[in-house]
Amino acid sequence: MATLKEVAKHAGVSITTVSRVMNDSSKVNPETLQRVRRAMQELGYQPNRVAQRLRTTSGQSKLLGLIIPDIQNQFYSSIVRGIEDVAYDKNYAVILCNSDEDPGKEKFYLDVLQSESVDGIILPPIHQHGKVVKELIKSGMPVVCVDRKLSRERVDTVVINNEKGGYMAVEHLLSLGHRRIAILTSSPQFSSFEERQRGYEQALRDHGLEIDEKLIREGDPRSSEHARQLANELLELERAPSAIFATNNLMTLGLLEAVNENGLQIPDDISVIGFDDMPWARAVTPPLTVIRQPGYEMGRRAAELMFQRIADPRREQVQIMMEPGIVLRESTSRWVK
Amino acid sequence: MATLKEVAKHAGVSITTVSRVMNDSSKVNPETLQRVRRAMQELGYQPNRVAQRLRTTSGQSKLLGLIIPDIQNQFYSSIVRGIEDVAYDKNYAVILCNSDEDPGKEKFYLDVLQSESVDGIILPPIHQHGKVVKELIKSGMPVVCVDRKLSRERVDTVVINNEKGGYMAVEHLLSLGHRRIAILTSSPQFSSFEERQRGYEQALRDHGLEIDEKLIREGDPRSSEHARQLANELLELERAPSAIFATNNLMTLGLLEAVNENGLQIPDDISVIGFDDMPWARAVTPPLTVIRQPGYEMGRRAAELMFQRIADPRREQVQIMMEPGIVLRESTSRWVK
DNA sequence: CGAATTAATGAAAACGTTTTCAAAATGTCA
DNA sequence: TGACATTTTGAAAACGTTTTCATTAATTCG
Repeated sequence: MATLKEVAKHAGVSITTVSRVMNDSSKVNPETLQRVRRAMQELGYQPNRVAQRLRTTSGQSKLLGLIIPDIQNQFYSSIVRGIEDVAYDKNYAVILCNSDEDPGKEKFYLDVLQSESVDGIILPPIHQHGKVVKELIKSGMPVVCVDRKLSRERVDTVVINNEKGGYMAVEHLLSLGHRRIAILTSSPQFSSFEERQRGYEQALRDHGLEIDEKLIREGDPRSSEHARQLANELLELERAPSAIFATNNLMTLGLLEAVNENGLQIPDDISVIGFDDMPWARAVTPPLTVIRQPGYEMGRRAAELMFQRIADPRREQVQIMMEPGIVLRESTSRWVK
Repeated sequence: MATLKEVAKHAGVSITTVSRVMNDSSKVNPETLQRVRRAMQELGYQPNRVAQRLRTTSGQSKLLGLIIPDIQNQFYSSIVRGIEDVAYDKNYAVILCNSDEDPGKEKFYLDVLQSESVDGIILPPIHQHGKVVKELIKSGMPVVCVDRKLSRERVDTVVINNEKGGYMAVEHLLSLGHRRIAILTSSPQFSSFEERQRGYEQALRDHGLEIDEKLIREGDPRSSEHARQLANELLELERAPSAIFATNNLMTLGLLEAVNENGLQIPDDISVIGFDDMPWARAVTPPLTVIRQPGYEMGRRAAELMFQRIADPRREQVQIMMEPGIVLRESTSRWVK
């Protein structure tokens, strides 16, 4: 690859001038500008991003870091895609990291990304109280949280109203006459699941029902297999639920399998409501009622926030809370027993 | 972040010595080694990858480039995850790029990745005859093709036997008595689709059936929506097919929707076989018969090939062809009319 | 017309590493 | 003991940029 030096030689100017042409061409004579531009053309010059990044202090590295639990979770693929599209428009590239919800890996990648001098890091924090990320922010690295919050920390954040999402799901089931409603959720260390569960409980309480701990199951959010087991336990309860709310797309999948295994019919024997409107949700039979969250759009907003912060490191932090929607399909129906 | 210089000062040695401790500690006195190690500990030293990459010629940048059509296609998420897992073990990070099957974007990202001095690039080429990628290989950049081949080029490649996959799908349908079998495929510019279609045609010919062009529909492989339209056209044919073979997971989804829309029952009214065994394939009703390809494993193998090539740039290129499998479920059944 | 701006350019330092080369200290051997 | 090999260390160059500072040429102004 051609370097500044070669271009300079080819155009008969100093590298300083060539550099100026790249950055602030206002300060260079139109004629030399011409000449340099041509030389760049002829040599097919591409600036070396590594050298650029080494030289410039910050905010010009053209690289973003992104740490997600698992790219195989389609919800995160959507977020990633949203981020990547915005980054592409800004001529940025994205380093993708999978943490597997493992704080060790999260820390590892955080270090890598810092040592890569990325301009900023976007992530759903594994622990809403985790101090590694908080320290990172203190150190001045631009950080945007997406999907999950970081508690008690001033940081740009894009989430949906998870509590409302949980509330909507349960309220819908209640309105159909269900009274024993189970939830497949996950550890409260994740702000999203904690909030969805809170919505679930609030809806029950608001309708004068009490919380039955037996109907609340916490699973590994990455594993539909684990969800399947938990769902099986629920279905085998002596007083089994008439409806189950699964709080993310993988758990929904596990739930669906468990229902199939037990030979139950949706929605006649049991109603099912999921979280995340995945492409397959309307291809399954019966099509699934779900709480929808706009993953792609969340990714876009997060990236936009990031670029705003890079442009102005001291601007006030903002919290964007997007609205969940409920998509009524056929996996939920009236309960009369 | 602490630098070599600071560590050197703190340990009372030169930066050369510290650098040696990092790389080839054999050549440094055990006592100084101790001292330097401690200094690194105390300052929490992390080498600056950017500086490392700028300095070292090649093969040490600890960065891999990855260009895929779209991370939202779950098949590619699996590949990406396989690659990332291997990279993680080697202390490598991955830059992820989405090309949208757009040669312009592919070219753009290829340039970016070169200018980032990545150690190698893994991708399914958009055009099996495309010259951009071929030139890249000529230039000495380590390249591994995954999922799709680059025709007439000596390059490390990991694919499945797509022709066999197509053949298996159709043979299965034939064995069930189907005679009018349609295929939802895509442009032959993609080696994978061209081969799957070839397998489809071969199977028909081997059973003395002739190819009916009306039953072959080429769609945009990224769009289940487009596949849905094409599937609708097929279903509305005066002599409609009794079975449809969809050659990737997104097209399968579109096909499923079209069947639903037309009020047809799978497999009684029509048999459906898909490509790619996605997590939802066994959660849908009825569970889907599919040709399975091991995406995650393909990603791993591709990454392994890449690291072998980085270690030894002149080793002979290898082509890995993995075996597709058929997963019999309930979306295909005997046809007797 | 001479002084003072302004415009256009380049030399050199810096970013944080690795690597080459040389120097100093130590050990070995006849 | 002296020549030579080995071990241990550091100074300085290099990677490809950006940026500071200085220099020269051209322009403006009183």
